[in-house]
Amino acid sequence: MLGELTQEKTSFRDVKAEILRRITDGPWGPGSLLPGEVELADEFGCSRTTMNRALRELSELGLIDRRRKAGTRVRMAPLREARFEMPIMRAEIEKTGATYRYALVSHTVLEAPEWLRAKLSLKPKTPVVHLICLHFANGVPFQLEDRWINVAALPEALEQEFTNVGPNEWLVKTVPFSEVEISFHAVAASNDAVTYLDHNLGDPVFCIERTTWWKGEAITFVTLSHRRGHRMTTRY
Amino acid sequence: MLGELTQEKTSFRDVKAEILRRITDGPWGPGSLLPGEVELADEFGCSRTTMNRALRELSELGLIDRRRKAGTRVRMAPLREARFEMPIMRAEIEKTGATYRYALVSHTVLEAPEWLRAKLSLKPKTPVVHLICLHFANGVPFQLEDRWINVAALPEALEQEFTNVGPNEWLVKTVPFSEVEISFHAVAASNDAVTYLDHNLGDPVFCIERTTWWKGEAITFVTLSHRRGHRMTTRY
DNA sequence: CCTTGCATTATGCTTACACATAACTATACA
DNA sequence: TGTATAGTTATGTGTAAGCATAATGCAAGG
Repeated sequence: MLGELTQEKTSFRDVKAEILRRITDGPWGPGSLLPGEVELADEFGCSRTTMNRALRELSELGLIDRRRKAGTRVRMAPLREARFEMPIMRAEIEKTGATYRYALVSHTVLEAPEWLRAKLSLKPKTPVVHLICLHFANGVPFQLEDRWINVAALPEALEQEFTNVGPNEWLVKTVPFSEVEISFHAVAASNDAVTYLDHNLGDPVFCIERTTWWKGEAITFVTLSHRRGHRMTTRY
Repeated sequence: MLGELTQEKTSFRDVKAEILRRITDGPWGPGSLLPGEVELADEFGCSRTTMNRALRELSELGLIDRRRKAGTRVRMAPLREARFEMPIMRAEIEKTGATYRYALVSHTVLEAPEWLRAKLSLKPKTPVVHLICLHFANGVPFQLEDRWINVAALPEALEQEFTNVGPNEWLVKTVPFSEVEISFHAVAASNDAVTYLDHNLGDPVFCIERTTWWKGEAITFVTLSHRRGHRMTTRY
């Protein structure tokens, strides 16, 4: 008697999974038109709301295309996107079981050079903090961080030492909700990379550049250079 | 905000936007505990369902953290992820207004070399198709594609010419729902890169490697090398 | 002091229903 | 023949209600 009460309802997860199955190796190949929500809900023995959620999430995944009146179609070329969590170095390194160490290499305050002014739309003579830091994994230098912070937008940066806490962690705490442009590319090892990352001059280095704005104002620009052979990987 | 005379109902979008505002420049800083769904729904004049959807989507965005009983908290370090649409070269290039051209450089069928067998878990003597192709933007070589296709898993590949249609487009049509591992790194220009991409030997080259499985079986492995100075960029 | 377990509570999910809106279709009218 | 318009239909989004489930804290019992 009581056992009957724990009767499971059809969850949107189950529905989603089954529809996904029918799309990937079942009868609903690319381009095909799915039955309407009502019909499907009926077939699966769930409410339209539940079916709607399942389909909505599949649509967010980029597998199906939904249009009013037109109905729900399986995408011809499911546009799946790769996602990368923007790593905080400490977390990234400690996740692998390695021990993390941070070191500040240099710390200067100066007027923004021209290229930086152009990049961040800074006024002439804007003071900036320039930092060079190293991130170690198990004692081996792993990432070289070359960072510029716009003091006009973030005067607190002047009071920071950055000797124990890296600028990244400090910035994430201080300006948590920023807008970001990120770009990946390969460059020849600079002098700094040679000195600190055990490269030879001209070696290919995997670089990440990140510019950060807050309320329309540029906060910081950083170049992250990686140790030889570094890869950035994800699955989906 | 609420004073709309037209009987509009409060949409989950509005709710979401306002909550986001309160998080980013309002009173709900990182770490703070939000009121419960019921209370919020009451304040915003919407149903709990609507509030739930708004909060759920913010949680999917990585801005808040929700736990039963514990309540809803603003994340200390909002873990936002960068997203890259995995480009189909033709679309990517034509999007910029440039004209796209594809060329097949070489096409061979052979037994999988040892390193490939290891990478894709292939049996000894598995035949593979090896292709080298070029993608041009406005007549300039833009991307060099070095692709291996597992014939055991995809015998149709043997019948394809790949002279007009690139392997990527063909594969997307043929095996649309695959599992993918993708990785970015920098390497020194290989002979092929020198020959086809106008590099000098040893130049840093931005590389994408992609391995694709379908139903647990490796389908294809591809290395994409890019022209000098290429960047992969996204905003979020 | 430490466990065990119950009550509480906030989120998670489902149902049933209703109306909104976009887009396709058919029909009417100039 | 071409265009305007109304009807139809599938998805989009909202409300109210209820049970499910996880996490927390308090209390009883050893």
